[in-house]
Amino acid sequence: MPKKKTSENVTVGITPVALKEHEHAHCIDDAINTAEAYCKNAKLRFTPIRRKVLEILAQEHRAIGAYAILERLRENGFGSQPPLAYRALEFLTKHGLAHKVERLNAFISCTHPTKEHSPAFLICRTCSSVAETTLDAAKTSLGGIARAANFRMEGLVMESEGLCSSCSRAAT
Amino acid sequence: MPKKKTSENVTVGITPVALKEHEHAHCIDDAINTAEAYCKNAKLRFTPIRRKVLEILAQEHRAIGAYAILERLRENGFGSQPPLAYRALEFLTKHGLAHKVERLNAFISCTHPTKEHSPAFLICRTCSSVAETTLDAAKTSLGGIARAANFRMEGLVMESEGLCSSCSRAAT
DNA sequence: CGATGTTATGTTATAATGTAACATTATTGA
DNA sequence: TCAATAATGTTACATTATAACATAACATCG
Ligand SMILES: [Zn+2]
Ligand SMILES: [Zn+2]
Ligand SMILES: [Zn+2]
Ligand SMILES: [Zn+2]
Repeated sequence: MPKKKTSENVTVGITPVALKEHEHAHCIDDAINTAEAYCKNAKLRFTPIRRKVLEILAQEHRAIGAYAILERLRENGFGSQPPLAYRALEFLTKHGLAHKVERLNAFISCTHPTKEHSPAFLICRTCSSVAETTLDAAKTSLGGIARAANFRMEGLVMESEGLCSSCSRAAT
Repeated sequence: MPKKKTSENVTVGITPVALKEHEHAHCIDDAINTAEAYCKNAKLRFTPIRRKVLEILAQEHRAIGAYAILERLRENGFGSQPPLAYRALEFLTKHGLAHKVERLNAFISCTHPTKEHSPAFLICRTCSSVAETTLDAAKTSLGGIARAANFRMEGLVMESEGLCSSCSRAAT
């Protein structure tokens, strides 16, 4: 049983982020509230579409493709042309409220918003769960190499695919 | 002057891989020869298309998109339907002779073939050079987190975008 | 307020990237 | 040589992403 999900609670087996057993509704509320506060403080406009996209992302601890987001937007009475989703996603990712998982060409709600951070992901190839953790980019192995080479790191993509503990146990 | 290129020699300012000043023709020869030997040893078929795709990739220390590869294939008398390139790329990446740079949705010839390795890339956003280095995935920061979480890492994507030393100097 | 600049959204069309599916050909290895 | 396997040819399509331009909402300053 790789993953259990009810409307209010998700059980998973990864520790990094909020992926232990937890009251998942809090994740959603937190994401929205933090984003709202952040935008207010930074004088950014947390418009209905942006809010809705973040809500959609925060529903699940997994990455969601832009076109899946568009479907959900349509269901909620918003337009469903690609630019709508991509613009909202651009806003959210630019301000660290969501991230793109490059390996999946899909997006995920950030579980460490506010903090300036370099996210890293553990992607389960079986249950598709995505766990986020943060790194100090400069302290990674690649950071050292970059420094030695006078390469100025501006962004870091760090993603591992594999099996989460639940799926790993189930696989043996 | 971010990058200098003549037919036989490329000058760049990144140290990790073969990206210091070097006789670039060797890179191409090495890539092909190593691949040939590897395939022979592993009883894999290093067919004309696969060889040509690797040659195309090895021409440059930067990532090349599948459709750009297709163009080059056509110029060389091969077919130019997408599956041609993608199949060759699948073969090359599967056997560690080339890699996909996820951040760019593009492919690059491996500079550490033969060795079982987890590549990491330094991508210059100005001159598009891509420098490859290798990592021990388990020893990365994410590796430690994965271990603690009982996450079984099977693959690692580690890519940094930024400015290579040449472009960095030029930018100030 | 009302003009004006700025930001966000609506809309259409298309670009870029990647695969499924099936027919044909080449290679391998009894 | 024959059957099994692997690779290639080919068509069609799926998925992901952006360009470009029009309209609307919002800010803010006189
Ligand atoms: Zn949760
Ligand atoms: Zn899992
Ligand atoms: Zn070279
Ligand atoms: Zn550069």
